[in-house]
Amino acid sequence: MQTPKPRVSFKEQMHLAREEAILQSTCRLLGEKSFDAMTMDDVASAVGIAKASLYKHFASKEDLCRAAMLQILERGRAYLATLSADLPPLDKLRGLVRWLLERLVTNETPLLPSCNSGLRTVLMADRQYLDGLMEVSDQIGQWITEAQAEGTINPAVPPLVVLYTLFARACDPVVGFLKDGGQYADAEIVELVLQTCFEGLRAR
Amino acid sequence: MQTPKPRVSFKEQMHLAREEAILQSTCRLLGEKSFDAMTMDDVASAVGIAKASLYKHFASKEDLCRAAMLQILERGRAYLATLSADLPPLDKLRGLVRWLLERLVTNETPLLPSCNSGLRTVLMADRQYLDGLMEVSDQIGQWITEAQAEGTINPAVPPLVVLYTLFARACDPVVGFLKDGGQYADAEIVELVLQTCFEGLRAR
DNA sequence: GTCTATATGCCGATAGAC
DNA sequence: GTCTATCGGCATATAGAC
Repeated sequence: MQTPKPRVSFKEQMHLAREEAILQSTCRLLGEKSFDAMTMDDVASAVGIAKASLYKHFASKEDLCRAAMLQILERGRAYLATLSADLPPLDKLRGLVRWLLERLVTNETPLLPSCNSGLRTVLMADRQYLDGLMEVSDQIGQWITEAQAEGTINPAVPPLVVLYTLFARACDPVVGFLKDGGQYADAEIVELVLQTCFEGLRAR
Repeated sequence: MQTPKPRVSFKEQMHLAREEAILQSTCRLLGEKSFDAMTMDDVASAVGIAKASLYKHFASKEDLCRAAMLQILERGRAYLATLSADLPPLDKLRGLVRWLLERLVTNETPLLPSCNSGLRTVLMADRQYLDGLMEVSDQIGQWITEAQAEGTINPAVPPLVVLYTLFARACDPVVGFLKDGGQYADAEIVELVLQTCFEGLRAR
């Protein structure tokens, strides 16, 4: 007998595609405005569906944004996995920061929301998000330790401070300032911020 | 004949003291949450007066926050003026960043609101704020140029990028991360961030 | 599942007594 | 100028037809 699977699968695929579109719009909007300022109407009209339909996919605004942030986190993990193992640890860290900055410069949701956003409270109460963030942090922390052992990252800076400093590039306002200035292309902005992050402002 | 001045002055002094208290509470609250998330009820209850009374002092929420930001800006200018003229330009820049970080670590309103805050739109439309910010920027820009001529600041980094990088410390999330960690005292946090800002992460 | 229409609650701002 | 009480609007979330 014929299996009904294809038909169901098609419906599910449509469902997932719709959800994917919703998440993508949410990511873009969260990059443009804060969690508090973004409304469900914004998302609905961006996707092109009625607001009520959103609630068939996500139970609440917090739920939607949590899902969006989890997706970003997953992409971050996937990116880290692509960094080849024999790359020097310093280059892996540079790659991470470049990825963060490229998200930021294209107005996609940053990996971390700005600190005093209402979204931060939500995420810090979400076990799945925290677990994922912890795993990523462990991976990066290992690279930091290796880089410090090699002497490529300053060993005088505590590893935790290095980690936070890297993560903070995910919502670095310098990117927005430079973008508004219109003087630099996106790629240049990324390189400039990357440079000041690792090399500092003081002459060497 | 007796002048009525003292009595009037006393009332005015009370009025100003009240306004000062309102502005101070606003500054603290704006440091803790975003402009969008802060409510006039928050401010009122923090000051200990009724919400309606706020509107006798400030015409709107935007007005109140604009006044708060102008006050901060003025304090920043006053601080810059205290930096003795014969200090090396690099030390003046360090002093500026230290001042910004000290504000941040004590949860006072940062000099600059985080980029995607609704407050940013308000401020960027305010001539007085923009003029003040411009004047401060010119002063700092001069120091940057001097420091680059001396060779203490990396001349390869465009002055504008240096300026933005310094300003961005006003809302650096690393401070909040480290504060939440509870592992470092406020003064240590300031020094750590100051160090990574000027010296970078890479070993020298 | 998608829509229109609506319930519910919060927040900025105001009215009006004192 | 301070208060209590309230308006008006907007945003989250839901009801109910299709």
